[in-house]
Amino acid sequence: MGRIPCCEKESVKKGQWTPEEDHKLSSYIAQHGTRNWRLIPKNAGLQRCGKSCRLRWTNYLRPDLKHGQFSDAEEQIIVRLHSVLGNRWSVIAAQLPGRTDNDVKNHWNTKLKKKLSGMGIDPVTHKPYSHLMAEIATTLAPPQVANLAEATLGCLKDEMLHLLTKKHIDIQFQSPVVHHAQPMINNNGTTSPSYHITSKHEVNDDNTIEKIKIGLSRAIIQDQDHASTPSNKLWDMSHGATSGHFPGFHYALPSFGHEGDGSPWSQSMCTGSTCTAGDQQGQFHPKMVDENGDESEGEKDARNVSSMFSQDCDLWDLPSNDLMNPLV
DNA sequence: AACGCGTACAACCGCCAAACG
DNA sequence: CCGTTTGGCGGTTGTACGCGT
Repeated sequence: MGRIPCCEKESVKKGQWTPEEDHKLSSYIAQHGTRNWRLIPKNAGLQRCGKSCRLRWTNYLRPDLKHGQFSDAEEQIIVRLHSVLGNRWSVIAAQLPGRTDNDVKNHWNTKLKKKLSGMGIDPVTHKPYSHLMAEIATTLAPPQVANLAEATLGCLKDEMLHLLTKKHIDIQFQSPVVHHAQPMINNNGTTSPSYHITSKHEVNDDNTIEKIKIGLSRAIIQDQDHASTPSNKLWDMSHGATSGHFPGFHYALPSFGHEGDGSPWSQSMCTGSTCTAGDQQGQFHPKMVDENGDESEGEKDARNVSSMFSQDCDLWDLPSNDLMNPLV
C-alpha cells in the first residue's frame, strides 16, 4: 500500500507562524536537515502540517534568502523573463539568487503588473495596449472599430478627468518618445508629441481596461448582429481600401502596403517605435521558444519590450545580454 | 481618534507528477 | 502495476500595516 498520511489534519495549527515556532523549525532543520517533511513537525515539536513547515522554511526561514526590496536589476530580470516564460515563477525565481517563487509572484502581482499597466503595456502579453487594440480592431468591422475607439477614448477622458480633479498632475511636453503613451498619428499622418504625465500615484489602468473590455464586448455583439446581414461585405477591406468615413470616426491614411490589414485603428495606433512591419499586420505570435533555441517571436517581443523601456526610463534599461536560463 | 481603503506579503489551497510501498 | 503520499508549483485568500479622510 501507499505511504502513511503526512499529518493528522485535526491537530494541525494554521495561520501565522510565531517566532517560537520559527525557532523550533530552524534549529531542528539545522541539526537534521530537510529530509522528511512529514516527520519534521512531529520531531520538532510543532503542531503543523509538514507541508506548512516546508513552505515556511523555503519561503521565509532559509538562511540564504534575501529579504527586503527588489532592486531595479531584479525587477528588470523578472519582467524580461516573464515576457518569455509567463507565470513560471519557480523558473524565474531560479534566476534571482535569494528570491523564492512566492516572492517573485507577490512582487509581480502587487507592483510590476501595475507598473507595466501604468506604462501602457499589457502585463500578460508585454505588448503596448495600443498594439493589442490594433490586433483586436483588425478582426472587427470599421463601424465596430469606431465603437471600440469611442469606448477607449471615453475611458481616457475619464482617466484624465480623474487625474485632473483628484490628483496633483504635472504635464509637460516632450519629444515624441514612448513613455506612458505612444505618439499619436494625426489624420494627416504627422505625429503629435506625447505627454509625459507624472502624478503622485502611477496611473492604474485596471479599471480603464475593464471599460475597454466592455466596449469591446459591445462591439463584438454588434459585429455578430452585423455579420448576420448581407451588407457586411461593406467593411471587407481586403480589396485595399485604406481610407473611409464611418459615423463618428474619420480616417485617411496612406497604405502601408500590407495585405489583409486595412484597419484604420491598426494604422493610426500602431505606429510607435515598438511596432515592426509584422506587428502592424496585427499578427499574434504565441510560440515563445523553439526546440533549437533559435530566437523566437517571444524573445523578439521581449527585446522589443526591453528596448522600449530603455528609451526613456533608466529603471528598465536592461543590458541586452542573453537570458540566464538555459531553457530560454 | 476612528474609520475606511489600498497595499504588501505570508500562508493556504488544489492540482499534478514523481516516488514509494 | 496500482493506490497512496510527497514535494513542487501556481493561484488565491487572509491579514497586518500605513495612509488619507
